[in-house]
Amino acid sequence: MSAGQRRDATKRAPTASERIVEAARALFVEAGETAVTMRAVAARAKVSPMAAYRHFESREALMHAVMERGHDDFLRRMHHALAAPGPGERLAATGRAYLDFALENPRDYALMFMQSVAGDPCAGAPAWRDAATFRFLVDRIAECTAAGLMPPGDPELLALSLWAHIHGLVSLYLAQKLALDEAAFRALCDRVLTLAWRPEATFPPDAAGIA
Amino acid sequence: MSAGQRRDATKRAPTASERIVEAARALFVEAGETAVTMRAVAARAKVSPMAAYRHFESREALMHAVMERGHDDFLRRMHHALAAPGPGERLAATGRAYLDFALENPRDYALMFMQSVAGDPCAGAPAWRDAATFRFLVDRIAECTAAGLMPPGDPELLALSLWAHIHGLVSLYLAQKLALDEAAFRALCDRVLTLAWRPEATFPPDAAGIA
DNA sequence: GGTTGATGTTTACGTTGTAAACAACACATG
DNA sequence: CATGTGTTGTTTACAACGTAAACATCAACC
Repeated sequence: MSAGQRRDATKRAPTASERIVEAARALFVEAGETAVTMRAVAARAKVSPMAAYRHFESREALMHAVMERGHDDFLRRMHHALAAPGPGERLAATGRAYLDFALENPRDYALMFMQSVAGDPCAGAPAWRDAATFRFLVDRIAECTAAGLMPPGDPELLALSLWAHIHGLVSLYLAQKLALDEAAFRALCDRVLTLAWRPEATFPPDAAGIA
Repeated sequence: MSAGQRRDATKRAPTASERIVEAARALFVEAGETAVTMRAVAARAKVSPMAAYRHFESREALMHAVMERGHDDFLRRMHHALAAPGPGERLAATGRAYLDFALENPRDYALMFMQSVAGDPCAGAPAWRDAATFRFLVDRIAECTAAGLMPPGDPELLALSLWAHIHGLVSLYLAQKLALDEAAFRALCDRVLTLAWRPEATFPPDAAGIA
């Protein structure tokens, strides 16, 4: 898994590391990235400013831990979609879970998916394409294809196309490029998502061309 | 040329403001947002550190000016697509111009379109939906619809859908979420864009559903 | 015991954004 | 002409930041 190793997070008192990440996350969610200063985090975690450096190499590493917690939450949320009865409903629920997470945790979403990277492309952390959440989406699509709910095609490519479409809408909305309030935005997304899990419409729209 | 300094009437010397934005832009493009410090900008513009504050209220305002220069360049680039002979070709060229700009100016693109905003949604600058570049895309699509190159539908909604799709791909690529090098990424985008300007394919893919 | 390593602290340094006070100069108005 | 008055530049100063360095505490193991 991630940074934390041996812990039964069920009942023990939180470790200093956990308190520090928790403090950073709280500050981040409440007031954004610039509010996450090492001093503020330390104060909130009730340690001295330099204590955080015993657990995280730098502020950047701490923010990375916050991001990973976001990904954990995100994946957990997606997995709720498995409760739906059929493949089509599961894909639909996955899309809804994606949207809900992004709108309820806009800063986390931005940290996880909208951070441009300074260095050359294909350098940083493992691409999300290989991550559990993307695999989950691919599985949902493959499931639909297998059930004959959508035209056959490389499920990875289909997932990428669908993901890009939804992420494009979400990230433009979060970057405030759309003159829409949340309700109008959800309505817009609903149309796209409805197409996404309604095989009788030509979905995935570009399946014929891409696959 | 003699010792006498020659003044080109058409091309006067840049003002201090212009030099400062130019310096900020250069630093930003070369080394990213963190490299754009007021002191570094001032040094590059050959003024004292505080001089920039006579022209920009804050560092944030200066970055905003850099962003606006990016939007100017972007719009100019898009307008080259008008040289193409027909509506279909113009829409295709518009998509290519979008992609080219993003890949050639990744930091500018991220500054312009991938910046999440702290405040509540629908608060900041005028939404891009109202901006000239989006209008341009809407016009290209309306043009195609009028020419019978694609099924009728609200061109604004169609443009939004197409924009989101492309922007989703681009921004995920720039955020390094895709395990693709630039060539592979371009190939992927080409398939989507081909569908976008090829009316005989079902484009825009979700036109029937959205419109 | 004593040594060691993990964890915490205090102190200090260099860099940042920017407020404040001051200087040079253009220019309109007496 | 002198005299404000506004624009543009400067120097100086300060608080907040990330973090290096040195030191303190304390449990675990020879």
